[in-house]
Amino acid sequence: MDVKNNTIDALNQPDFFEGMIPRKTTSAQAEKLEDGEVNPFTNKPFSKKYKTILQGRRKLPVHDQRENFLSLIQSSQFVVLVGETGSGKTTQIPQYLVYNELSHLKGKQIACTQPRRVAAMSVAQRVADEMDVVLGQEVGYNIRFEDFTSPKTFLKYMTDGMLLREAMSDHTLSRYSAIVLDEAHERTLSTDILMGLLKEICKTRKDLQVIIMSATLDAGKFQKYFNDAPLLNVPGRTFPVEVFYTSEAEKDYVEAAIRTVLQIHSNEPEGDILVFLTGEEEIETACREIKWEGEDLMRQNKCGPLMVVPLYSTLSPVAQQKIFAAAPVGRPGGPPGRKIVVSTNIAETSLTIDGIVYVIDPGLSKQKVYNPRIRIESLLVSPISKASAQQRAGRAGRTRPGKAYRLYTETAFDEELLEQTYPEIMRSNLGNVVLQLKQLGINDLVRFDFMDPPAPETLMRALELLNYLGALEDDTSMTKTGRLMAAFPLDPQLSKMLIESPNHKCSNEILTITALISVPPIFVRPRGAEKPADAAKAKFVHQDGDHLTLLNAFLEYKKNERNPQWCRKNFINERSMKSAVNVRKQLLRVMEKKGLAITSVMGNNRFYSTIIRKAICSGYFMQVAHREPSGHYATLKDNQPVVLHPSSSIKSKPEWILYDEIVLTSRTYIRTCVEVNVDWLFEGTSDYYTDLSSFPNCDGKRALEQVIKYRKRSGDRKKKI
DNA sequence: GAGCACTGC
Repeated sequence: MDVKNNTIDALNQPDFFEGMIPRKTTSAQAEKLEDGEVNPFTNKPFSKKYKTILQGRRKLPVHDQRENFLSLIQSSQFVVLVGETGSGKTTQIPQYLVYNELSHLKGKQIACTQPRRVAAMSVAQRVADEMDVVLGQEVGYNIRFEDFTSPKTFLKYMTDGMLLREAMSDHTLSRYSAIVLDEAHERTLSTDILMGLLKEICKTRKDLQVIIMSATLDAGKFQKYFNDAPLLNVPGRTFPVEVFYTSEAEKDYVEAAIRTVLQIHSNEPEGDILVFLTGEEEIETACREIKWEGEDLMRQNKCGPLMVVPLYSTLSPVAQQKIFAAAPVGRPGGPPGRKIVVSTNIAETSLTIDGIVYVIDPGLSKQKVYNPRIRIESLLVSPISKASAQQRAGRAGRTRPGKAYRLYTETAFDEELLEQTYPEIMRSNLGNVVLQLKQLGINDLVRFDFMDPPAPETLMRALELLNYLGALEDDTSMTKTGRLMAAFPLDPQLSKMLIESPNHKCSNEILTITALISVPPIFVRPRGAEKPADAAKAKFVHQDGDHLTLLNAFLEYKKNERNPQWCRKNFINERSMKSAVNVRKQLLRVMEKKGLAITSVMGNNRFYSTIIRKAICSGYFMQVAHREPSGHYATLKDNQPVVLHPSSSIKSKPEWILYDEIVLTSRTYIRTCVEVNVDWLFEGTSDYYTDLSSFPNCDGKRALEQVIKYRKRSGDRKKKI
């Protein structure tokens, strides 16, 4: 019955798009449909809410540019669009494309990428409302762990990483008729690769429309890169922000920031304050101090009440919500109450707080740096760029005119700050990126058209790593192993370990360990509760190392998953654990799809620890430190002195330690470690240790040479027998 | 004897 009705409906459905030729439409045609009574995409009457929203959309700055936009895309495959905050570009441009492409009539889609998941989800919801459709139907989103689309979907918001993953199995992105790269100025790894890829794809796919959207004024670079693409500039809708500089450089920026907060609080009219600092510890200290000093001022009746809220990503969602609370109210006629948010960079892009009128910017942030010489990624407090400073200041002008206090001199701003932060691709270890590019069919990486090419040495390091892992041949072509590794959303060492684990009959355990390593730390150690936290962790400790400790904690968690108190009592980060469960599920699906066997050793083999650690070696054999005669450790590959991280479960001082990562903080630590037997390093599929000539001279190398000699002798003896 | 800026698949 229903089917029949639907058929009749379909037959009776008026051809709303009659007379509209894809890519030759006008804004008048589109607006006529938008102003109609019936939704042309669902054939249902438009709701009242739709009409209200439509009025608002027509007032957005980007609306005035609709016809301009259409004429640009109709004459150029690439278009660069610069739109400041409040222009409406993210919600409107994809809809303008919908009416111009008419992709839904030919079974194609329009994609709009975002660097962050929450943005993809929330914008998709907003646009579904604007188009008067149910989210997940005509308009949907696709992020990791969640594909909220249907066969009807023709407009899709997604993370840039998700589109990149799709490109790995569909090299021409054939299901899309148009792709919008939003927030391109953020220059994430994925955006940069996508830009290079789209430039390449468009050489053969002349039917693919590409829009690059950016918030900065640095559009020239994007235009030039995309074959001198035309530019559309859309003004934003923000309030002016007055910028102040210090007359001299500040020695102690935290102290200066606190002082500025208190000055604003006692002298300036109502309005909340946002302070940018670099990390958790700094933020917590500053919050305590501001609270203490502020209460003192209040007792002297000089100021109104203040509420101080820290903000950083590792904070629980509940704690993060506090930034949206209303400022405390001052006494009638008295000085105003004020909210003060002390935040990391997270408030620069990811989170927007309304009501901020004052911004304090010391001009610093923690930034990732990669040193290809010692092959270490680390975080370093570094000066921000001019673009970042501008973005930070802009946070003061979202609801009314604001003020930004830069805790550095104007000369420093002009002469010392870079225009833009170096793109991530120039600051990262590229192991994963290179594997992805190879999987995307890019064979010649050196000649790949990066917008900003990474350092050749970084590329060399990545190729070398992938070659040792057996992912690339000596001529850098991809191996079967490499293709298998690329199927997993993991770093190369992890994916190698995972795909080798069935050979060790412990893939079930390695799956868990892999998931736990790829999420934020599950063990928490709150300030002031270090002792009970350590005691709780001690119950999970496996003396052979941290990977096994992680595994123990996971297994206990699974037993107690339904007990809501368990995580808190055991100082386990529930968010991380849940995330690990999710990641594990996803990895398991890929394993099954690729026909990799799932087998367990725990519970039926008393040598499980040895077996699991051997499996870990199959991916991490290059990350081993040796105990030198002095008692200190040094890495084998670089003879880099390192210290076992104090959080490690390893309490003895074994001769050989395999580590997951090196962290450069107060010292050079190796973190997440297991004790290994040197013989296991020779038992894998790699020949990394057969030729030691390129190894730095150190005690570890001499020890290895001894082992090789011994193994050779005993091997010869075995042959004779 | 300890610090994880922030994202993403």
